[in-house]
Amino acid sequence: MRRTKVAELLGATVCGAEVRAAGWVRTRRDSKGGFSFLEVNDGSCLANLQVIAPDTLPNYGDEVLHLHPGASVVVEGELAQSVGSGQAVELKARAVRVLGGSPPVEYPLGKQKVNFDRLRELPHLRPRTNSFGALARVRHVLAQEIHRFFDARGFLYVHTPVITANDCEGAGEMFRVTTLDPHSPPRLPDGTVDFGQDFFGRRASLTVSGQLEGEAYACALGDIYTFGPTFRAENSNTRRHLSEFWMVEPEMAFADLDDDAALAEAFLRHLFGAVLARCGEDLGFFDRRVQPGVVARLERLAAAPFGRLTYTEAVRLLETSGRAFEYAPSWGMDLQSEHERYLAGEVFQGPVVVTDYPEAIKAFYMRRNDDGRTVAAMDVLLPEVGEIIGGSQREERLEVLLEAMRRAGLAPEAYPHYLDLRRFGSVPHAGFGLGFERLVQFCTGMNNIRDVIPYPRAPRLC
RNA sequence: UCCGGCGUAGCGCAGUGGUAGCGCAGUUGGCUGUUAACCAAUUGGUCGCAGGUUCGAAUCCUGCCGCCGGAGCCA
Repeated sequence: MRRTKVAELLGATVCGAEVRAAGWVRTRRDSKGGFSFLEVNDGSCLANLQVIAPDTLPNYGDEVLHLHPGASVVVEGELAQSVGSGQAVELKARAVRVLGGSPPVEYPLGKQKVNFDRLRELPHLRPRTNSFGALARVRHVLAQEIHRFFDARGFLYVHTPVITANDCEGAGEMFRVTTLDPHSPPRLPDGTVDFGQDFFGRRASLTVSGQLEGEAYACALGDIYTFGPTFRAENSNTRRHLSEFWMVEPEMAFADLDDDAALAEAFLRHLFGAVLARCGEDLGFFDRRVQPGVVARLERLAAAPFGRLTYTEAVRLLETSGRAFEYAPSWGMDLQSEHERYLAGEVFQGPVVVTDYPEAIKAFYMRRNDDGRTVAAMDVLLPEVGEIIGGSQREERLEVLLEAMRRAGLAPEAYPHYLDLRRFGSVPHAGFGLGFERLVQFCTGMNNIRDVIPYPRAPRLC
């Protein structure tokens, strides 16, 4: 007999069928009425399957009565309407086969609640909890919907490299990739390490962004996106940062900042709507146990247009808010976390797109505006989570780009490919980067980003 | 990296200078179509690590390690 997943069994409308289920025991309750209740979960959905194990089973005394949380079982029997309240159907077992026992005391996940801090020390076992099962399913759906959204709009999925020789992009500290012996690397006459003898014949690192490669493909194929792991070696110790995270980076040719912002909004609203439609049971769990109100918030944001204002307007709004900020807002300074929280959390109470930042506080590749002091950049700010998207229209004018690189102190020779895109058939183009884990955080209400990725990588955590 | 808080039983916590405690889990027994099950008994400790003050330190002091929250950097 083939096994049927619990999600399918619980959705069954006809009872009486002979079925096989398999999963991990969450709890066991014994009745003196001649049977035990087993709560079995197989990860296919949040809910457990209630199994009725009668004492007439040949292994009842020896095995069933000694089943503890974490044990794995295969159960065969009749799917029946439940006598008790609390579940529609239950499985009346004719056979319970114990695949793997789970010694109590030694198994860290008992019946009692275990908090997220503790669970973080058990990355191999935490997917067996309600929270992390739900997280894995929501994360999966969001990833699938990202591909669906772009595919439906004719964007090509491009695989940009994880290992790159693009250095000093200014996006952050990079992890070095090397096969040199750290104790005695080859050295140049001046004593510095000779990376010419390294595996790639030059310095190489893990990517901090697929944007540069993405631009090249957009400037040939039109609309593309990347979705892959990204690495930052910054010593960031916050609930919003990881050393290894997943980033979505669409790039559009023949597009300006307005197109970029419109794409970002359509993208996020599609994802909010999709996760609501497909993850109702799991979102309900987050709403009850993690962050009350998270579902209502998603429903509101899936329906309403985003706020939209320029950096200059944002600063004026902050200055005249009458609010006492720890850091007084002023034109030319980057927006502080408290400013972003005020804009997204209080003024707009939802996502806000802030555009046209001062040139001095943004990256060299962002397109210079006609006012001569701002660039066509945008950030999408969410309540609670803060910046979830950073993007821009790219500078497509060769001379203007070279000038920006000089001002940023970057050597144009280090970016021959990037400059070639402006030299040969240059076109206006724009794109953005979305932090996937921050999206999952926002959709689930999870407080710490380390809890929305299966195996978090952060300083002192690997 | 900076600021603040925390580190005591498997888990969650109390204990602020004088015999190391409670709840949950576990074990045993009782009860029950149960579902955060319930009732009774019971097992379980290098008080993060190192040093110092003191007759005496979980408690006070110093250093280190780890974790959490906030800030910075960003997605």
